[in-house]
Amino acid sequence: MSTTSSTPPTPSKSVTARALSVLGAFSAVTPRLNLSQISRATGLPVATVFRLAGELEDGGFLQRDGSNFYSLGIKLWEMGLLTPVHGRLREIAMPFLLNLQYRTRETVQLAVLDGLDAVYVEKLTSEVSVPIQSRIGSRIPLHATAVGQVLLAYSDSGLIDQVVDSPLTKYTEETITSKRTLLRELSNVRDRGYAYSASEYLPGAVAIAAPVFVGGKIEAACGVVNYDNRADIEECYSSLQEACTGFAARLEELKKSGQSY
Amino acid sequence: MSTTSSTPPTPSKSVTARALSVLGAFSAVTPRLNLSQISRATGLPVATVFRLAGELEDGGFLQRDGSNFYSLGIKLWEMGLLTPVHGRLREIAMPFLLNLQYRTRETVQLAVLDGLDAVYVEKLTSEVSVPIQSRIGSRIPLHATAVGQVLLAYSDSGLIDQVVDSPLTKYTEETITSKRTLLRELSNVRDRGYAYSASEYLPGAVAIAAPVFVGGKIEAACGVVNYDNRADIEECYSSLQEACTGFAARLEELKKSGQSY
DNA sequence: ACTAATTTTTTCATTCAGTGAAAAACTATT
DNA sequence: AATAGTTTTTCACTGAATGAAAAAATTAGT
Repeated sequence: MSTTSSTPPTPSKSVTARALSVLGAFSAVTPRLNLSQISRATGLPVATVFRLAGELEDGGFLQRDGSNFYSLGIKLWEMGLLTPVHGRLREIAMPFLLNLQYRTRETVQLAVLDGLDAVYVEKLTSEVSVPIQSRIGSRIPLHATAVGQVLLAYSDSGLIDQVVDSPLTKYTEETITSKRTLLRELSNVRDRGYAYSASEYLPGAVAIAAPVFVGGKIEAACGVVNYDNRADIEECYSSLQEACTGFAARLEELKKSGQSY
Repeated sequence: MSTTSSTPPTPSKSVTARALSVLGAFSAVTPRLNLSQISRATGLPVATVFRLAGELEDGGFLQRDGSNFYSLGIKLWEMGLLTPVHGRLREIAMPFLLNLQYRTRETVQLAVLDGLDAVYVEKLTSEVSVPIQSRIGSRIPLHATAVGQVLLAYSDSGLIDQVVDSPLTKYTEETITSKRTLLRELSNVRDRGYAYSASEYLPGAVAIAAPVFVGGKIEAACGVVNYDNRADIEECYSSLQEACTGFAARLEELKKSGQSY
């Protein structure tokens, strides 16, 4: 069907985009792939993948083991450590998060906005129980979690429109899936200054989250979660609030002084 | 001068290689760069960098802040966490490293080979003093550190040749810089089964390191370091040895069972 | 041991996407 | 207002990426 007619099946991605999509074929559940698997996953012809994967390997972004399987390369990990979200955000946030964890005895989390979802940057748990879901580095929906709603609520209207108009995946009975309801909820969040979410993503998880502003713009969201449906999680608010403002102040400070990136 | 004559200044790197070199412009000391800085750093014309950086940004591998400065993107960090070196090696090694740290009360480290140098994968310190140098994720020379020498000693001769024939940077008075001496030292390492290095990289640092074999091939090196020039570091050997074999056995085990990547 | 099936690698004519010089549009800085 | 350092757009050119197809290598099945 390729040469016959009308719209090209692939909107002709750039070489760079293709190379990145090769990397994108790897995930937590598929950390090891061979050429044809990558080809299938990306939709690129295997000869093309062969070349691209070779170049990514040369750059250290992929590595190939004895049996012709590729996995993500060390260079990738190395550069990941240089990312602001790791070296700056996480590092600076840590003492505030630890203190928050200590005071509330709940699971605390730090998330940032990236693209159309939130990403967990750090997560501190006291109990070792729940962790299956939502590992550090994993992405979570903006419309169905407390941190997500906070991040969204204070984003520019362009992004908000984009999200509310996209299909809102229903994770639980409580998940907000209607545009109207979500917009109203976001407005509530802005009114109260924090988000409250009960079982909207994981049944039984109750959470509140608050924004971290630096230079008037939201930079991250801090949250407190309890997995036993404890309705009194809102009592943690003052501690949460304190952590957020403390953290924000520290970021602001560092931004002013040495630009500290 | 471009069109005039002879050899092309850049040996015409592929698009992918150029894109990666844009990423490579970022480092711990230059985590924020604008277009022209990237252009300078990579030798690519700014119009080209403009396009490449744009595509990398679209892919989440770069992010641009308000003042047109780029830094490494969240996607990069996210994918770094999926790397075997993080999810597999580091995770599995941790209990053994902790135990080793507990028993020796010294700084313990885990490193792997990548390209022509060693990379610190993990590092546990009791004292908070020394850390300036050698952060996790940083690269260290193969010829001048205990972990490096171990990794090198058990590598295939091809790599050994390549390293001993390359210029051996002299970091301290004790650094081995002659090919003959280095080859002899590597042979010593293989004879003893571990490497001993005193002040070859950092003055005052004394270290021993041992290999972690899986499937007959060296996969990593574990080391114990003391920064006060304590000559009796070799007393840690039995603990180190134990950690390495324990760790290796666990890796071997996981390799056999579910392929566990 | 042989065949079949799958995967990796090479080759190569085609063409299309990347290129980069140059100009234009911004943004400070003095 | 003028200058210097940026980012962004444009565009004609061409060389580099492409991917079908064949060859080589590897694996699986009988």
